[in-house]
Amino acid sequence: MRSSNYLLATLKETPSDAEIVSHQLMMRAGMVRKVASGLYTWTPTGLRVLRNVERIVREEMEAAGAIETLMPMVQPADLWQESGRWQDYGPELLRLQDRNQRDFVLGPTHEEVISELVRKEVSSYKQLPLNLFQIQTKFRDEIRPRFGVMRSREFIMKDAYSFHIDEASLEQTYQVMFKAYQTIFSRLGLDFRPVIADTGSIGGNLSHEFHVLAESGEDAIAFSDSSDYAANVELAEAIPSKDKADPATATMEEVETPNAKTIQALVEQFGLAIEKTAKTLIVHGVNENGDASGLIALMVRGDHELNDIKASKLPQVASPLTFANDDEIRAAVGAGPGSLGPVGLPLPMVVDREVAVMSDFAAGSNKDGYHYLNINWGRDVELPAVADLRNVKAGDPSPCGKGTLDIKRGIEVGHIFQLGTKYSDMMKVGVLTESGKHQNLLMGCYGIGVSRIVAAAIEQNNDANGIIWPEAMAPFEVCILPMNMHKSARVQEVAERLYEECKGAGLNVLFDDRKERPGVMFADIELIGIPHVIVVGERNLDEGMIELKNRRSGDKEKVAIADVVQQLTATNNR
RNA sequence: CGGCGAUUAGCGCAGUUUGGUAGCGCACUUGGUUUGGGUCCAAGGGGUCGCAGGUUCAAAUCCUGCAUCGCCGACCA
Repeated sequence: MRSSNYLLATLKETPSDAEIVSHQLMMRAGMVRKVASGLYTWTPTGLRVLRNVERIVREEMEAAGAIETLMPMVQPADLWQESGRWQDYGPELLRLQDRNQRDFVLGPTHEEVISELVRKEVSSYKQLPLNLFQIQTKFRDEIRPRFGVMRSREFIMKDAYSFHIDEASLEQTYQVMFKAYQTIFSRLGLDFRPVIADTGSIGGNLSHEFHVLAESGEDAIAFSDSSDYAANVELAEAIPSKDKADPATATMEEVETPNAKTIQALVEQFGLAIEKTAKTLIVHGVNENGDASGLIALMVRGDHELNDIKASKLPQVASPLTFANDDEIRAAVGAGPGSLGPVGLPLPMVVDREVAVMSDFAAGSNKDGYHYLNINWGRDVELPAVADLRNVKAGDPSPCGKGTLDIKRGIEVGHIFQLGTKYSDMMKVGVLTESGKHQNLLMGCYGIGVSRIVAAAIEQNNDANGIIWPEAMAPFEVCILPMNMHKSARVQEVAERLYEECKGAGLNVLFDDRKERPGVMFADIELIGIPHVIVVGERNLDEGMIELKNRRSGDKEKVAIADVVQQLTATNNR
């Protein structure tokens, strides 16, 4: 490609609405342009990168035995009514009507369509297992699209769906997909981790997310420092620091704390260790039928954070988790939120595992302006129900039993899970078994955020000059950068010759033949992040050399003109 | 959906307080200059100031409504 025939579309200035570095660089490098909130055009450079990601994903999916399909983005509502998700999905599902007022959706995912296909086309256990995938545009009407293509409304996803007659077959394909994902993200040159994830309301036994590690990641991941254990902080089990509480050493006393409305204030007033305090949070409760029913108190240690997901999974707690307001608390307890505690609390209570092993701790006394010091379970108040309620934090023991936890941020780029029979039951996806009986199929589902990977890769690979592509993703593997070509017939001749040679060798090459100053060209090419640059200039031509520059290391080496292309193809690892 | 903010040339912004001929930098066009890291000089093109009403002799500027975009939060998986 000659840059004079190409659309570089680079920008000097950073658009004001781009917050994170990948969004800024994708705009500046001319990879995407926003069309509306959460909707982007992929400009030529961006599309080349996107196609590289797709190519690697496709190759590895096929190598793992999956078969490519392509399903429509617009899907009829009746399929969604059949699966129940027409009701369940909420406003993220964009619904629309055709000219005959028939209802349709823009597909946020394709379980319904693939189920419809498989129930029609597959009728015997002999046709199983089957793993079908596509690389398709999805649409989710996100409440708040942000960070460019990282969280956009329209995005490209690889989604695969597998169908099985039994658990063993599902498990086997799941493991094959797990390995394929590791290969894909490794080939893409990403620093990533598989992470134990929520099986959630979907059910199923097992789920893993694949995260690219980056400061800007929207998820927090807990890692063991001594094993492979990694889990989303939302889900990581918090292990108490000891088996049981230490014996009490002091008698409980009530103290006046007129200004201590927060744990921090309480700690300062009495010079307490924050680990010797506990906070009491009041949320809405439910009865056995799941109907709203009164309030319930949750307690975590003063320096710990309540985990919303864990709390809302408790049978006594309303889901989604809803905090009581000041008036509700006052009506139920007779004191405000700053003075709550376990002693004399007229509400049902669940305490975190760590709270259950505390001794001599401080908490509110359920009277405005008073706290108790030196509370001890059993002696001063009965120990209520105990549950895992808090977020893990760095330094906690790892739930795998080995080492302690460290917390890093990650960007979710892949998610695999065993769906079980949720969709096949709803949509009657089944076959005849060996014994001639009808049986609904087990399903697995495997997603990769193709467009998000492009942004995630930039988050991990950039410097002050721009993007530094992993070679497998780079829009061009090599750029020929002639110095003042329009003044030197020699430079032009060599540049043209190398350009033809590169093309002949199958390299994706950009020939920057613009009549620009060298500084402008260097800056643009580094911004775009092309891994290898061949600098052709009068300076080295007398010796028959060019300069080969590496984007990542910045290293420059003189290479004989005759050897350059051979050297580049030898190290090419696309 | 709640809170806050923005909307003036392709991009980044000033001008709005105190109403009076539409500005700056970058980008773009032309000519010259320069030529191994975002040259310099000169000339030029480009804006119904988000939209609709209102106040006024006069509105980018004041008032009302709407739209779009963004940030924080909640929500969702």
